[in-house]
Amino acid sequence: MSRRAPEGYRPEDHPAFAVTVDLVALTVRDDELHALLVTRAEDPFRGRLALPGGFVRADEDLADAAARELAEETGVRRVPGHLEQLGTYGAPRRDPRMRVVSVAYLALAPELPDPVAGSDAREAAWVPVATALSSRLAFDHARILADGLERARAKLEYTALATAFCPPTFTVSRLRRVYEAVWGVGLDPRNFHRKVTGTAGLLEDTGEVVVDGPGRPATVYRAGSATELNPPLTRDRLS
Amino acid sequence: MSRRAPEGYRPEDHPAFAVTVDLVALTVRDDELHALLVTRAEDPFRGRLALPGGFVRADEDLADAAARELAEETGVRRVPGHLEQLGTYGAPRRDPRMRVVSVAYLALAPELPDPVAGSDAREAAWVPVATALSSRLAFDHARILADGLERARAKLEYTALATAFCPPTFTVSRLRRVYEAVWGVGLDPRNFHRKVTGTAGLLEDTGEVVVDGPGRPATVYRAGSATELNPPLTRDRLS
DNA sequence: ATAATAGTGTCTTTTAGACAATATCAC
DNA sequence: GTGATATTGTCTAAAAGACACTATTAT
Repeated sequence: MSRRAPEGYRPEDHPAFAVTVDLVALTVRDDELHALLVTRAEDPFRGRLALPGGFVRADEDLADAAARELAEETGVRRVPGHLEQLGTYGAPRRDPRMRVVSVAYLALAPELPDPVAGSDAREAAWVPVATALSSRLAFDHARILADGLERARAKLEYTALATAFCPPTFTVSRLRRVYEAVWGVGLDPRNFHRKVTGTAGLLEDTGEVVVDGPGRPATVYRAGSATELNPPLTRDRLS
Repeated sequence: MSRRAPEGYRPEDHPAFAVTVDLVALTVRDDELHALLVTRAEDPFRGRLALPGGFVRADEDLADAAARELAEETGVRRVPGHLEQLGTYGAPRRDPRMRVVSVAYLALAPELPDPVAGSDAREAAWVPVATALSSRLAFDHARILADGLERARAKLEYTALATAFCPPTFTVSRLRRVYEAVWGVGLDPRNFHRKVTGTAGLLEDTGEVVVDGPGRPATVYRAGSATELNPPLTRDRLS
């Protein structure tokens, strides 16, 4: 095995790769989980839905590239919410034209305005995840999307990440609807309320209340400092 | 912003990167968690400890490259245990010589023989993690190692991965010592026993018992089909 | 016998989940 | 008023953790 030069970095030891970032950007609209997808304008997979993404620039950090793409595709200069690395996909022929390694990022954002076509966010749109999953996405993006969904669903169990789907202030029922949309289940409003208000550091009372339709006015909270949920909020024993 | 060619793949749109895999390979020896480290023979960081790794070949999948490196560095043709992607590290100047994106993998293995110097596994050695963490590792490998350790510790809570540190058959106390070594805590042998034997699918009784020193002979198990631990085995409320 | 490890039983506390009951709004 | 949502309280069952106790070995 002559694979390894003694750290000499001879060109033949490091074939050139293109590196891209792809985004699994999720939001909750109308109590339904949506993913940001673009329609490809060029071959391969012309006309097919795909995850937004693009090449990493020569002097750009990976997370910066992901944040830049997210801003470009949503049309929002600085997207609020949460951004984390999801995984890297580098099968030799995942892109038919060249060797491309894609670093996928998971973004969780509160409801954003629809991307405006014609701006830099060209063909991007928020698509219900049920629709996205049943579309035949380009490349290996179906797998990436599925991995991102599972990551998001799992992390809601043991972290405070659900607040990343909410605006700066929100009610308990808003937060509950996030959980219900992401997990696709119904949760008992009473037990949910007791759980989240009883978790130290998760919610900060703003002192305000808000009325929205019939029913008792709801207390308005902002996200607290807690990042972990301990004990977690489990989804396993559900239906 | 002219960053995006319309999917034309013009060379100027995709700067060339080198792609490597780095390994956080962990094992338990003498009831202590160890990581596999190599001593760098060349600049930069000559003489410094580093994670084992190397370039991904032009036609090689990322996970295959990680498995190949692991086999080469341990001197074991097919390393048993568990291998999963950990994360990708691609800060622009993490390698002073060129733009290198490294896909880190986490490997959990049962106790392996010491790598033999002179073979393809040149300078590799199993180092106690306490030592590894207090060494000044090359590149950003301290961060990668810390991330790998945290991943391993977290996953023992809610998966059956601890069995990846064990030989094909093992006793409950062996499994417990894995947990104790990885988490660096002491666990109550009685509660641990009840927990793991009471988790369906985690352990399969081989019907054998083994005596090892004084004390009642221990039942010998093999890993069962369960991959998740539900409910989990938590480490949070410990000291 | 003594020490050591394996394994079982029991008790207390915490928490999840079911669900009754109350509070406050729109209509 | 009725119906809807918010919030609190109560009960039961599951599980964690503490720890007494039994079983079986080496010495």
